[in-house]
Parts: sequence; C-alpha cells; structure tokens
Amino acid sequence: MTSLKKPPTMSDVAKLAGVSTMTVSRALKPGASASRATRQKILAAAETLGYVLDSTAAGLSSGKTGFIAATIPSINNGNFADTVRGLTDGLAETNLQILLGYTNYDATEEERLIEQFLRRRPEAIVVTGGWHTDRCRRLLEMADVTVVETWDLPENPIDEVVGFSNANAAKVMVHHFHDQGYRCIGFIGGDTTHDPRGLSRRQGFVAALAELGLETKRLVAAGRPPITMREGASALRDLLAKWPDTEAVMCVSDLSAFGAMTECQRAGLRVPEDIAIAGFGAYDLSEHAIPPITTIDVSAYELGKLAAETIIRRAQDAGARPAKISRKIDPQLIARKSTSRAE
Amino acid sequence: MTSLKKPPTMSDVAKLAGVSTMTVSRALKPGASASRATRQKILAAAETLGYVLDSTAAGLSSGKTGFIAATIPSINNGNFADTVRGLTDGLAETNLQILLGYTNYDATEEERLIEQFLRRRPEAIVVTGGWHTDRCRRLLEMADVTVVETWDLPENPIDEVVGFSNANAAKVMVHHFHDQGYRCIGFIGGDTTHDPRGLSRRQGFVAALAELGLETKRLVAAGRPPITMREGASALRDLLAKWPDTEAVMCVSDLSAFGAMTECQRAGLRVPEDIAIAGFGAYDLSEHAIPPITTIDVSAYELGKLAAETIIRRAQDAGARPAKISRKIDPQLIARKSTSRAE
DNA sequence: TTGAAAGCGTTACCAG
DNA sequence: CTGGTAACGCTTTCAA
Repeated sequence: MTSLKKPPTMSDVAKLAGVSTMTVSRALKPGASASRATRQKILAAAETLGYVLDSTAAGLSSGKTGFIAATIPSINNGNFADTVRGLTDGLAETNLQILLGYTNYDATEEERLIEQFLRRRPEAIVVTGGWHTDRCRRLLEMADVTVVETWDLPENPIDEVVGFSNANAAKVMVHHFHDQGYRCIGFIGGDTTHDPRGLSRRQGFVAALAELGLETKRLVAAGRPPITMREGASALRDLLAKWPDTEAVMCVSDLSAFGAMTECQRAGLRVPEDIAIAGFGAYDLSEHAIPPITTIDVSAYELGKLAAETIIRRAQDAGARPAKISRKIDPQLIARKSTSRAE
Repeated sequence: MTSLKKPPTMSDVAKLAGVSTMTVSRALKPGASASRATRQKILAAAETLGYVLDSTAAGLSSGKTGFIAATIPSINNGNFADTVRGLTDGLAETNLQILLGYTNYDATEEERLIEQFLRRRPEAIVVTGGWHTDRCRRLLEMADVTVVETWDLPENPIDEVVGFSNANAAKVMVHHFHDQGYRCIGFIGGDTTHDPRGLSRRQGFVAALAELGLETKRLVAAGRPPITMREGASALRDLLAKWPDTEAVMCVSDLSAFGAMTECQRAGLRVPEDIAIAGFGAYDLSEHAIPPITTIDVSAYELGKLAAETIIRRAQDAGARPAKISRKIDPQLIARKSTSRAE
C-alpha cells in the first residue's frame, strides 16, 4: 500500500476546516475546549482527509510520549503474560501504551532493551526482578522516570517495587511437603546463573529444609531457563538416578513439574503414592493434569495491576516522590493431589 | 527517581565535545562518518552527561520511527508468542522495534489498537488474520505502510500475506482420523463469532467430513475464544452426552484437547482405545501428555520470521510495490498415540 | 473559544 | 569529514 502522497497533517485539516491548527489540536483531544460547531467541521475535515494524529510530533512537543516500557524474561510464559495483562488492564483508563520487550532471561539483553526503550522517553519503566547489569541499573537510576521492579523483592530497590519473596514461596512449599510427612525432598530448577527468581526459590528451598533439619543435597539444575517440560522430565530421571529414595520434588515451574510428573508415570511410578511432585506458577495445566499438581499462585495478574496503580499514583504526585514503596504480595499455596500422601 | 533537571540534549553533548550537533548526530549512528578522534570526544562527552538519544525527535525529523506494529489475539498463547519471537528474531539485524498489542480476539479492540498504533507512524504493520472491521481495514489500506496479514490466507488481502489455510489444516486432520478408521468424528471449538481461524478450522473440518461422506453434526461451541482446558473438558462432556457413539474428536487447540483428554480419563474412558483426541498448535504439552496428543504444527515461529523478511524486503524496494505476495506455509500433521487406533 | 508565534530535539540538505 | 540552517508536525504559551 505504498503510495507517494504525503499523509495529511494537522494544518491540512485546519485549512480544510477553516480554523487554526491549535483549534484542531484542541478539538481532537478528549477534554476538547472547542465549540460544537467548529469541532464538527474539524472532525469532518479530518475524516475526509483520512487524517491520523502524529504522536511522534505530539510527544516531542508536549514532552509526553505516552509510553510505558516493560520488560519480561520471556514472552512465551503464561505467568509473565498475566502480569502484562494486568498492567494493560490497569493502564486502560489512561492513554498510556505499553512498549513490551523480552530479555530471554539474559541481563545483557535486558540492558540492551532498556537502553533502546530509554530513547523512546517512556513515562515509566517496569522491569522483572531486581537483578540487572551495573550499567542497566545506572541507566534506570539516571532515567527521570518511575521504575517499578516486579516479581521479586530486591534488597536494594531502584525505585518502586511490586513483588513477592520467591524464597518465602519456596519455604511455604517445603513446609507443605513436611506437613504431608515427606522428608527426602528434591528440587528441580534451571541453571542458577540466568534466573534470579528461580535461584531465590532454590535458596529458599534449601534454607527451609535446613531449618527443618532435613537433607538439602537433592538439587538438580536442568539447563538454561526457562526450563521446559522435557528438561523437567530428564531432570527427574537424573534426580532419581542419583538419589533413588527421594520422596518428593519441588519444581521451579509448573511446566517442569508436569514434565517431571509424566516422566514418573512413564517410568511406572505413581504420583503421589510413590513420589510427590509440586510446581510453581498456578498454570491451568497444573489444575487439569492427572493427578492435579500442587503449586504456588503468585498472583501474576495482580502484580501487573498493582504496577499500573503505582505508575498512575506516581504520575499524579507530579514531581517529587523519593519514597520507595513496596507492594508486597503473599504467594498462596494450592495444595492438590500430586503431593497428598496416601494414608 | 524523579529529579528536576532536564535531561541533556544533543547540543549539550556538542557543546562539551566542541563540535556541532550534526557531528554528534553522525558520530552516534552505526555507520558513523566521523574521525576517530572527534568520535571519541563525543562518546566521552555523551557518557559524562549521561546522554540518551531521543528517538522521538529523531523520528520526527527523519520521518522514520523505527516501529513495527504487531497485533495478536492473545498474549497468553504459546503459538502467537512464537510468531512474535520469530518476528523479533527476524528483525534483529535491523533497528526496528516492535510495538505489540493484543486484541482479545475482538475485532473492535483490534480496530482501537490499530488506530492507536497508526498514530505512532510504524513502518510496517503485522496483523493476525484477514478479518477486520470495515473501518480497521480502511485504516490499514490508507496507511502508507506495508501491512502483513498472518495466520490465515485472506481471500482479499490488504497487502502482504504470510499464512496458511486453517481449513486445509483441519482437512489434513480429518483424513488422518479417516485413515485410522475413525468414522464418527466430532469437533470442539470456541464460539464461531470471535475466532475466524477457529471458524475456518471448523468449516474445513465439516467440509472434509462431507467429502468423505461422513456425518458432520458433532460440533460443540465451547465459549468465547480462546477456549481453555476447562472448556475443552466440559465440551467433551457435552459432546458425549449428545452423541455417545463418537469415536474421535478434533479440538481447535492443544489446550482444549488436553482438557478434553483428561476429562475422558477422569470419566474412565481410555484414549485412544475408547476415544481418540487431537489438538492443534503443536504445543509442548501435547508432546508430553500421556498419551501424547496428535496435533498440527503450523510453524508459528516461521510465520513471524517470514513476516519479518517480507517487511525487510518491502523496505528495500523503497516505494512502489503493489503486488500482493503470499508466503504460504503448509501445516504439518504430527500423528501421536492419542489418535492411534488400537489394532 | 480561538489564534499567532515559538519552540520541542533531531536529521536532511547543502556548503565548505 | 564537518557545520549551518531549515524543516519535521505538533503543543505550549500568551494574547485577543
């Protein structure tokens, strides 16, 4: 559809409607201060010409781009997608548009993305987690916008935080296992170098076991995050090969848990009678699997919603607002059959 | 992090480096035509000031925003996420940024999104499917950019097409069922009013059955797309309640197929011995489920990659290029245990 | 309610 | 390789 004529501008519309560009500009805004009549003329002229406002020019002139930048580790992940949905829904009343990027669980890629996004002059930035490259952190600190870190509780936040404790979530799960009578408990996660949240869960897992006086050695790192069903499956094989007496396994995500569980079933092990399996993230999958899989709900959608609220609040406080306010969510255990010890 | 000082501009950098803004502008570009020495000075000055290029201004001035707009029906869908990944990867060499939006399978919401995106003056637009509101179509036609419709083969394309025939994909599945000896075959999909691709699959399903001289009545509409595992499960109950002699079921997606399959298992029906189940989309899930689920791979990632190639090609042909070239992909059947008739 | 003028920060264009 | 100047299309600001 590449024609040659230049697209109409506001002054074309103004000319056709017989008014000034300023009047057009105002008539096109929501809270239009223009008389009914002129506004009709203007709208008609715009329609005739096929005029579309140029936000690039508007943004340059007004100093407001209407962008919110957000980075998530992976776009192909229901949990992060839920957070983005929450963010979008929370921003629906505003005219803010989301500039979404995914980092592939790579801090360097995150840095690259943030650098790109900063050029767009977003009015706020939402990032996943509190672990960034030094340069990335510096960029975020120097950027003159609200920064919201989510999905974690960074010890030293850049600005605002809307998250939860991954370590504590793992602890909740360990206690659930313990309550059910399991004592030899393993953990399946990804390599610990790329997924800080996965690492926190693993650390929380180990710490909780230690507190209970249980063995903490049954840890398998299954590859580069995000780990897949396949990696969950092979990790389970590895785990049982090394520690055959393992009674229960916590997986870093529902997907890997499902992979691990089906691997058990293929191997003739009954879940939960022979081995218990739990996941993380409260995917639909864990609810519908047979047996249903115990998991942790971190309220991913809510996280996005709260991030949006935070951004809006900060925008209204126009200007100064140094306080670093955390919105903390408590992950909820969803106990299901997959970890219910046969009496 | 809201400070009061205005962020540094290019002219601040120029001043500090003792050159003109033009030299700064050039030195900051990839193919920099600036002497080693001045460029070092400039980079140093930029670093000192914490300068970040303002793409808004750059875009206004150059007439190139560096945006590619893309809309998908749902962000929480592995298939569409794969297409976005393909698009991103395909665009990696360029400096183009993706402006992503999701429509919730709602043509009106798509129209709203496209209208918003158009204001950002994207250099190309990728949309899912060929079914738009009249106004949305008009907007896309009048926009002076490459438009790529994906995930379908519209009869009357707006511009470029990178897709596949959903109807034909369903036909392939029907023939697979037929080859396996199944004759009483049902279809589970969402309401037909919101998902044109789901509707095409259903129509292709019916047409293929009719060609084979089989009954075409076993159709269940399970709710607003995208249909979930739960809806797949309840739809299966409905289907069997109405037509108890059904031997096989094609589902509009792998997720609903999984829901349907687990529902069978809960009801004590063996898959595939008592009933065959197939899905659509080649999710990991269908590979790891027990039994593994027969599905169709539509090469979602490839679709995005090809869309990117199309966009790049059109950008190079600078200007005229009226031809509507389709990149057609052939969906591949992945036959698995869930539809393998016990001999 | 409307308009005129002055930018917003960058790059295109043309000189040197 | 470098610099001056004029846009780019809009909104801010100040007047009327």
